[in-house]
Amino acid sequence: MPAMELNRLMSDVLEKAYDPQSVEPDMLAAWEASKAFQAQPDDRTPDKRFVVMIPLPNVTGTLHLGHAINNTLQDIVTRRRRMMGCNSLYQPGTDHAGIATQAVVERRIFSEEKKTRHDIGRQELVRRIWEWKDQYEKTILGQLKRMGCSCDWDRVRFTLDDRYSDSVHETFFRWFQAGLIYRGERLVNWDTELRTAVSDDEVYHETVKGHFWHFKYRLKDPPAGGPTHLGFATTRPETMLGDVALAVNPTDERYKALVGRSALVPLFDPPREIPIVADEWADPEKGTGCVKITPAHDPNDYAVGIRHGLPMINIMTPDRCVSESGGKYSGMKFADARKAIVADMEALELLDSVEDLDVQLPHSDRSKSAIEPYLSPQWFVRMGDIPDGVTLGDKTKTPGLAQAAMDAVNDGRVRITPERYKKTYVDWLSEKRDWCISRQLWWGHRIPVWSTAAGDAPAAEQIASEITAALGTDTRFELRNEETPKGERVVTVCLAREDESAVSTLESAGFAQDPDVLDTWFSSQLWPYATLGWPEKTPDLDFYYPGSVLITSRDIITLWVARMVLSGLYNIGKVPFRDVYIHPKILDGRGETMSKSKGNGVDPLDVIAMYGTDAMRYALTDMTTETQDVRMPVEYRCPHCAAVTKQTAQNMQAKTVPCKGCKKKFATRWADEATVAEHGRAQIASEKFEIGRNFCNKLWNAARFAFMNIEGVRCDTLDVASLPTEDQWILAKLSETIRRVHEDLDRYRFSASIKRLRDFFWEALCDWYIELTKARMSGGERSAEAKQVLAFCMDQILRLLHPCIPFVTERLWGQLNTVAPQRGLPGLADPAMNDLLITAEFPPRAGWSALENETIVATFETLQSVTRAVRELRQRNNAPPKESVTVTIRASAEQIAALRDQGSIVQRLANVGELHIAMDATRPPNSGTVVLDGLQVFVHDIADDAVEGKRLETEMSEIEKQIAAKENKLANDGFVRNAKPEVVQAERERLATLNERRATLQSSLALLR
RNA sequence: GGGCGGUUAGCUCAGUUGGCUAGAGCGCCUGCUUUACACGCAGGAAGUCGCAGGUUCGAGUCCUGUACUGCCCA
Repeated sequence: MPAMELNRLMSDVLEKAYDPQSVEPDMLAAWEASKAFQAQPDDRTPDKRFVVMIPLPNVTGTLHLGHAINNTLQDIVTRRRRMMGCNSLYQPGTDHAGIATQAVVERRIFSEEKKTRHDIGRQELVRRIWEWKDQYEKTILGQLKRMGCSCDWDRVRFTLDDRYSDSVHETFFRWFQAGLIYRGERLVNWDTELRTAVSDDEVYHETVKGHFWHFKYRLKDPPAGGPTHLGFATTRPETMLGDVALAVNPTDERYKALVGRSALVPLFDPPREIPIVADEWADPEKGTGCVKITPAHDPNDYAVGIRHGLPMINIMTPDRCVSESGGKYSGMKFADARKAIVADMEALELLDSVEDLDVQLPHSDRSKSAIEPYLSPQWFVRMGDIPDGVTLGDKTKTPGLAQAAMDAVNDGRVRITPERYKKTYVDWLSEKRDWCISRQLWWGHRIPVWSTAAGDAPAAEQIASEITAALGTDTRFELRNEETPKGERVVTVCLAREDESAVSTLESAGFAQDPDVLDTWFSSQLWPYATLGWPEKTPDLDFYYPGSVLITSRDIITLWVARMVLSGLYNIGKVPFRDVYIHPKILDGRGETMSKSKGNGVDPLDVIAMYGTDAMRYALTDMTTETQDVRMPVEYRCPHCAAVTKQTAQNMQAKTVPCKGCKKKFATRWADEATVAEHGRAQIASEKFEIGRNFCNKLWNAARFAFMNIEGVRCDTLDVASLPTEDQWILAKLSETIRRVHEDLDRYRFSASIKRLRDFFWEALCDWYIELTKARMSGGERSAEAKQVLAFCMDQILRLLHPCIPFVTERLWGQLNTVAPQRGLPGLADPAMNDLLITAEFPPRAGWSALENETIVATFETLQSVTRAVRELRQRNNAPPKESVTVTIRASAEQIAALRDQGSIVQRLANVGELHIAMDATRPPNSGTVVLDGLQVFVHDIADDAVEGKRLETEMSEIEKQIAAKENKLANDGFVRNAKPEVVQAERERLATLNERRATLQSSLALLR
């Protein structure tokens, strides 16, 4: 086919600008058809396996850019390893996210139907949540697919699916059996709206305007001549119903005589008599120095209560009313009880004063309502050390679960990058706080425990032996016969499997299942192996566990990462992954984290629609530096006039925003369908994604250019050393780039890796190599070699960029295979050809060592600086670009040969006609002058001697300043003695070069004077 | 209150074990329809490296203090 014809054809095939929307769907289809994402165990050895477990997104809503960065990075590492020949699994799935999901669905039901979960019942609520889950899971998986994530979609798992439940039950059962799970009464964070305990991690504090009431209690037997009352202050008068003591500091002289006596809580009839105790908690500096103690409703008081063996009176019902312990206030809402109590105290003349106070109140992250500390029975996992120790899955002993997880990181079995997050992990675990795993919710894994009240001890024995017999030996169960803190006998049975006959046996014997569900993290901690079939010994589990790297954001290092490690060690005996990489958080333009509630979240699909997936992935990769928290300012692009309007605190959550340009309103992602239909929806605009889009377009066009030229390229055996300098140079740069990119990615330096690739591709390949070889390409001398080198470079750069920008590279790869099916440098670099890029070989770790050549790189750099010098002189002196100029170069002995040999490079790139090179060249009159290391460049007849002379004088004084500084440094004895010899040597050489420069410049100036 | 970051060009960020004249992208200025790309090419201007001390022959880099800022934990 004639070249002209082919050029026409090619430009038909590849549009002038890259259009992601027309390319991406086809690439997704090609990957799917190739089954490249699918992972199956085979005969590859462990070092040729690669496993990434997705940090499972919650089915509470759709994904935002935070998820996009997370999954982009995971996809990059997975695609790279796949191309490096690893059997690679990227495990997808979603999390049922207990409280979060139930709260979202309950809120929606309430806003639409004005019904609570108690109105619709457990079964119906769970059904509704499943519906919600189906919808959001579909959206989330769709988003991930659209982002190009190469997950094995046949393996999608959900933390509440049937097989997953088996893993959860098995874990609960084993831990229960081993005594690692126990039931206890604890003060928990009670969400009175959701009526459940929430973990400390789900609580935040908010400042609320409140009051500080100063009360006093009458003393029962006041000391003679002493006070008759004892004053204290509280922000929560209603909790006085639960007061069991007053505390004073043991060092507080004022109250020494009162310790051991009693005070009277007057709200009861007869008044409740409470002791006055001495405890450090009372701060003599604050208020009266005396505090009331309500152990069942305040964490600090709880600690005091434990220390002094005080009773704990629970005065609250689950829905925040006063319980039966509240005497005449029973049944009142807390708010009403507060008013009544204040009034009653005032009537008794026991209220001294009231002041305004800002109070830090705990709130639930889930329901946004106030948290009540609440004493209630809960299930716990023992995290601390246990007297007999704990036996892990590999039969080794550890003092306790938390210690096992700490050890894994401390001894390097799990490496955390960046390393500073090791501290977060270890510090948290070292508290060894027991983990409250029960939640009073309906959405989640039911706790697999059945129990019955048993009256006295002999009756309990009777029930225990009967049920043991009834369950038989086929059922795996664990029975406990215990006394509760309140002195009741309870028989408890934990089942390893929720099989129907065992359940009906238990229930017909009067046992009832625990109404609570498990904390979401209890199930998600099993993710690295529950997804592979554990507890069954499946081939998947055998092959893909332990995994390779966990990539996540820093906020779940403790909640999730630490627990995966400890459960992996306990259940299996091996850590679940070798590496943990913590990536930056994406912040909005004002530096705030993106979240749904703030309204600053950005839907990746919006970005993709505007810029394409690769542009988004490029931008996110570029932002992934060691510095955490990267700003991502986002603007609205008006659907009417395309003007951009900045996202601000005011318009961030608005459904419609007025355009800065045309003043018309447009709809945002928060708008309903009708509003969108009426006003049109704004697209998301951001400079960051433009950079990515521009890069993809550049790649597209460079490829277009290459394809037009490399048709019919040969795959000859070449002698590198005899190739033109630019060929040797670009090949050397390529090999170095390959090596460095591997280093970067091995160390999770994502931003550095993409910057390096950008530099090689854009600057070296496009701006220098392609520009330099245009004449050779279109049939000049040594055309075949140029084509072969270009084809090879395109081949390699597409492979290198594929993990980050998979779509455009795959599309171009297909085209490259058509145009130049055979590429490579036989004997020097022989990459294997492959139909699809996704499964093609990644360039080797060591680069292509036969191509590396430091001397050529140095020579070429000299040529580059001469070229830049001529260009600068042309521009500075307004020489028309099309007119060629005459150039004289004065060169040192070392450089003259290379320059004479390669001067044509400068001629081609800077439009130089005549080129003179000599060691003793002098400055021609009226020439523009640039002084470089070891050489001086003169562009003839473009400058004025007077002007140029002044400029050179300035440059001279600049050089002299530098020389003075260097001489000073080298004259410094300390420097010469202490600095590394190579550093001193380098400084000497530098000074020599500067002196040479001065001499050269001097000679030019002499001619001008 | 404790812990961990950040503060470098107008903006967003790099800057390896301390060692040449501190870099990039965007923006800005100048020129350019040049054999793919104006989402482009060539050139240029622009930084007291938050502040104050200290260690060192030498500090953007290490140490101490301090200011501002963000996150996590209590």
